[in-house]
Amino acid sequence: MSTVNQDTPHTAPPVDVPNGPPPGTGTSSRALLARLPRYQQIAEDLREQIHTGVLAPGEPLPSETVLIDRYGVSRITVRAAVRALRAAGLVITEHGRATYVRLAPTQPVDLDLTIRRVGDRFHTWEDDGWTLVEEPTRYRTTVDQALAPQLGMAEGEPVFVCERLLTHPSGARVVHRMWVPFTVCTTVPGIEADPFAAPAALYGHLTAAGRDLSWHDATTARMPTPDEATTLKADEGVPLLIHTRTTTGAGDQSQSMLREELCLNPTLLSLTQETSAR
Amino acid sequence: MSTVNQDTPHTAPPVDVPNGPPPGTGTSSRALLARLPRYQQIAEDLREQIHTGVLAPGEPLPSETVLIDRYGVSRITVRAAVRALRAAGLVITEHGRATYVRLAPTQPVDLDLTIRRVGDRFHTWEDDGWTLVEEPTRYRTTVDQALAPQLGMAEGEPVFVCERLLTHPSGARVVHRMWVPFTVCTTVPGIEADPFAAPAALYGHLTAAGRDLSWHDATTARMPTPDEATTLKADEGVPLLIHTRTTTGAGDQSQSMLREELCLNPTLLSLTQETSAR
DNA sequence: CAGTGGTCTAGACCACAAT
DNA sequence: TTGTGGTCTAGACCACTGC
Repeated sequence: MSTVNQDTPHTAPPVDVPNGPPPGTGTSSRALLARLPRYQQIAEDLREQIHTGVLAPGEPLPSETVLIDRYGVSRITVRAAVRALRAAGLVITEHGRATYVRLAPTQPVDLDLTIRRVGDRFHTWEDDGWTLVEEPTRYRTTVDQALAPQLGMAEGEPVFVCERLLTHPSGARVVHRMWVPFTVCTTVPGIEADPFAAPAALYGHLTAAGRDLSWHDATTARMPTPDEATTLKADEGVPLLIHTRTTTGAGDQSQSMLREELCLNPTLLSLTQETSAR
Repeated sequence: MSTVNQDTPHTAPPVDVPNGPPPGTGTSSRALLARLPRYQQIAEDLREQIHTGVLAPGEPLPSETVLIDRYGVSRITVRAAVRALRAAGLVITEHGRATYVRLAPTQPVDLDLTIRRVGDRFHTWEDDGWTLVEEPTRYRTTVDQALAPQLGMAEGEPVFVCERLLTHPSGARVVHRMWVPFTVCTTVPGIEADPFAAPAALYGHLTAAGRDLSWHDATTARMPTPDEATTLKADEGVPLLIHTRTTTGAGDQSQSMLREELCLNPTLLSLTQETSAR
C-alpha cells in the first residue's frame, strides 16, 4: 500500500453499493454524484436506506467494522460518513453500543404563544401545564451595549433579570429569561412588589396601570452551546429555537417595558400562534 | 512510534496553552476540563480566543500547520478541533485559503409575518420588497399520509401545490410552498382562475367569498439537507427556520383552506410578528 | 471477556487559491 | 510554485456496554 491508493475511488474491492460509474468516461445520468468524496457517497447511501426504511427508526446502523468491509474503505472514512449523518440529525450514536437511526421524530408538543386576555387578566403558554424546575435565578444588573437597543434604553441603565427553567408533562424543557427595566418597576404599582412574577402577571399590572400593551415577537434559531444542549435535552445535530417578545406601549413602541426570551429544543416543542382576520 | 503515545495528553512537547494540570493528581479547580480529549481542549482554547477577541471576526485562524506544532498534536487532531468550531457556527473555512472567524452576525433582516388587512385586501411579508427568483413550480397532486392531517383532508384527495423561491434586496432568500385543496379552488370564485396566486390574493378571494379567516402558525427548526443549505445560502453549522401557516375558517378550524410553508436561513432573516392587546 | 464507538498518530495525495 | 484546507489509509490505544 505504498503506491497511489486513493484518487478515483476503489473499483475492484468488495464494493456492493453505489460507487459511481467506472472511472472511465461514459458517465451515467448523474456524473456529479460519482465524483463526490467516498465518505459522502457512503453517507448518501445510508441516508437513502434510512429514508426508504431499509434502516428503520430506532434500529442500529451496521457497526463500523461491517461498514468498513462492506464499502471497502478505512475506518476514518466510515466515521466521516456517520459523522455527516449525525450532524444532519439523522442518527445518534451511543458509545459502546451502536449508532441508531433517530426515532421517528415524535410529534413535537405545541407551545402556544398566543396571548389571551380576559378582562385585566392575561393567560400565556405558561398556564398550559408548565412548572418551574428550580428556583428562578433573579438579579439586578445594568444593560450592556447589546441589550440596550432591544429595550430602548441607554447603556448602563439598571434592569432586573429573571431566569427560569420550566418543564412540561411531555418532558420538554424551556429556558425563559426576562428583563424588566428598573424604571418600570418603580413606576408601575404591583410590579414593585414582585418584579419577578410571571409575564402574564406583569401584563396584568401594566394594563391595570392604564397602559395599552403591544408586543413585538421575533423568532430565530442557531446551534446550541454544549451547555444549552444538555439543559434542553438536545442531541447532537439539533438546533436551538429562540423566541423573544418585547412588550411596549401601543403608542410609544420605541421604549419597552419588558423583554422575554424563550429557548427550546425544536424536536420536542413547536412554537405556535393563533390569529384571526379582524 | 510503536509504543504508547497517547493516554494522558502530551506533557513535554511544545505546548504553550492550557493543557490541564500535569497528569498527576492535584487537579486544580476544574478537573473536568483537564480530562477532556485533546481536540476539545484545543477547540475550547480557540473558542476562548474568539470570544475574548484575540481572534477577531473576519480574521483567519492560524493555519493547520501552525496549530499542529503550536499544540504539538497531529493534523487530524487539529482538524477535529476546527470541525467542532465549524459545527458550532463559530468559524467558516474556505478551501485553499483559511478558516475564518465568522463575521459578527450581521443583524438579520426582519421578515414580518403579521397579516395586515385593509378592507378586503390583505398585505403580507411578500409586499415588503420580496421578488420571485424564478418561475414558480406548480403542479397538482394528491395529499399523502403526512400532509392529510395538516390540511384536515383525507389521504389521496387532490391539492394544488405551488413552490416559489423569493429574494429580498438584502440578499436573503426564502422558499415558499403552498398547498391549496382542490375543493377550495373549485368552490371559491377568483381562486379558480389562478390557484397559484400569492397568499395575500387568496386571502382576499376567500374573504370576498364571505369566509371569516383564521390562521394557525407554527415555527420549528432543523438542520438543512445539503440542497437546502445551498439554496438558502447557509454555511455549515447553520440551521433552517421553518414556519407553517394554515388558513381555516374562523368557525370550523378542522378543515383548512390553505397551507403555507416558509423555509429560511436564520442568520440572514428573523421572523417577527406584531400583536396588541385587544 | 468481546464488541462498539472515541481519540490519536504519521504519512500520503488531491483540489483550490494566490503569487 | 507555494501554502491552505480536503480526503484517505493503516494501525494503535482508550472507554463504555453487555455478556
